[in-house]
Amino acid sequence: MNNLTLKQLRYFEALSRHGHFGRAAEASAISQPALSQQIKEMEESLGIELFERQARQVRLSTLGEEFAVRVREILRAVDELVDLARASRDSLVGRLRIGIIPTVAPYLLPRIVSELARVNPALDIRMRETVTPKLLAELTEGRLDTAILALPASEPSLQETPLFDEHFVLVRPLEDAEKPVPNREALKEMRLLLLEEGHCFRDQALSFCNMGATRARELMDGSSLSTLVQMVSAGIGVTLIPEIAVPIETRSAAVSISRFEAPQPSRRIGMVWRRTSPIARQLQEVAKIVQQAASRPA
Amino acid sequence: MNNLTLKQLRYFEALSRHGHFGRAAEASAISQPALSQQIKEMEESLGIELFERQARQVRLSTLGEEFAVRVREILRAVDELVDLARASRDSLVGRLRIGIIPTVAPYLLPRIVSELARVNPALDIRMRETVTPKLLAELTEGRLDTAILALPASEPSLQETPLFDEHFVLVRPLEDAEKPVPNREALKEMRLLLLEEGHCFRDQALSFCNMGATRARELMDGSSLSTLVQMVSAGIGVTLIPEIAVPIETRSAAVSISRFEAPQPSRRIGMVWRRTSPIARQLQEVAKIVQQAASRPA
DNA sequence: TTGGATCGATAAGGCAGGCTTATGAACAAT
DNA sequence: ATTGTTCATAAGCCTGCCTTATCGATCCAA
Repeated sequence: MNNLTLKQLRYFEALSRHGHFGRAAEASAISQPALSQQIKEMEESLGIELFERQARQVRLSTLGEEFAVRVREILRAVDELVDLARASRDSLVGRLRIGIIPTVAPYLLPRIVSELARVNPALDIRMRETVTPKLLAELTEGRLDTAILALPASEPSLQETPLFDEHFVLVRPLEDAEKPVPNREALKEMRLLLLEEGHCFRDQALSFCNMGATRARELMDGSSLSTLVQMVSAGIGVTLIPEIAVPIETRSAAVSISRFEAPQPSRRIGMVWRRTSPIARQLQEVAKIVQQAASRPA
Repeated sequence: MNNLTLKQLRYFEALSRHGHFGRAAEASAISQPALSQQIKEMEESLGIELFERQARQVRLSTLGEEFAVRVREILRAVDELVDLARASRDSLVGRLRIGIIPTVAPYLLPRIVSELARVNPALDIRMRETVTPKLLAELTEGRLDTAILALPASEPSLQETPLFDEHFVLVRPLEDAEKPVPNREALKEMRLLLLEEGHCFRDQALSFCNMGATRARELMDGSSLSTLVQMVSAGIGVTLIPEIAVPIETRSAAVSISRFEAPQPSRRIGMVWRRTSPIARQLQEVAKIVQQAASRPA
């Protein structure tokens, strides 16, 4: 009446290998009657005879041999399952889906990927670059494991861990290099180039300048920091970029980089994940690795 | 502490499919707490989190997804095992290893094989032709499922079922056709050609003639009935062959066939198998089929 | 904000299934 | 015939699984 159990399959396998109830029971760390009982139970529930009991010999029946092959295969698969679990408990394995905002991605992403791959070669890293609202949505929907963005995310269901703080710097045409660095008020009078709507960095920059969303319409929008910097070098206006972008973005553009007077504008970049994530502990480790990757020179 | 159970894998699969403890429990025909408990037990014994419990949602973790794939595969294999058992209970399937003595094989074997294949196309029939002692040894050792030989086998561990009785007929050179049929005594004076040692038919023939093993040495030995008949047709002597061999053996040899006076010599051909054989019932069916095949004209 | 509904976790108790030891039965070997 | 081996059976105990009842958290609607 009872269904098959893994226990029965294990006992069956032991008996098929030993051909002897006593020894198979010993190998299975149970008493001989317990094994007899389970084998009998198994045969009855299947309605077939798996073994031929003879005077001095217990032998697999023809059907039993066919069974043995399949049972061994099943037990192997089950053991693999347990192995997989044990391996996963300790280190992060499998797929890791990381989301990252565009104003950080080009500068941090290569370092993250190479560092994670170095620490854990078995890891299947998948990156997704998009704006914060989409990252948060995909995170809560379970389509991402973690995201790197500007804190705070202000989502109670998400765990936040800061990675680093970074200042914003002013990007001006090269001929303005010697001009004094404008303060917030002076900045309002300049032609400020910003990222298109949706990017958190746009909002952060606007907030620094005390400019509202309405005023922003009059500004030029760019879809990436690279574009903005190129526009600056073409003399179209000025822009703000995060520190981390400086080395790469100034490489191919003739622009002047200036720091603001204190208090410098800045933002905090961090990593977030669902509090319910089963790999929360491993993600904490990942955060540490990302932090190191970010602090190292590009 | 407890190991994985198939039950847990089934519950896991149900929960992964429904994403809802209540419905998964219902589908598994148990109460919701029972399912909760087993899932919890499974996660704890594996030391990993398979599901993410959120407010209104139960979702597989990344690792859980990997598990789900493997678990489904395992459950499929287990179900196949049960299906295999059910299929085997009713009809004979798989491999059937039949042994048969050489003095019957050439005449009966083709009919047996074709009839068995007709009745049960899925059957993998393997024939082995050798002398009785070897057949009995292989049978008791489990290398054969059944054997067709002259009864009685006189092995208490074997089940015997008679197939048919057959007379022995005298084979003489064509020129002796008109001569009277010799009785046992007269046969002793003739040059009797017999099969080599080991064949039961040799012993049966000798026993009919009341000749001992010592006397037999002086006779010519042949390794097959065909050889014996050919030797008879060459005028070397006379021989006995079973009825069943007559149609085939006289087809290409110029010999005379004569029946003895009553009591005619005869033997009983039957089928034997281990009493402990798990396919005893099916073998009884096979015996019936073989019987029909034997009674039908060649 | 609050009451109700939903849903999973927890608690407590009962039953059964599986394990143990002890013993029986069949058979082989001496 | 007797003894040893080996598997089956019996009896009893205990663990583990399932049940119902209930809690706690969250979401939703009023």
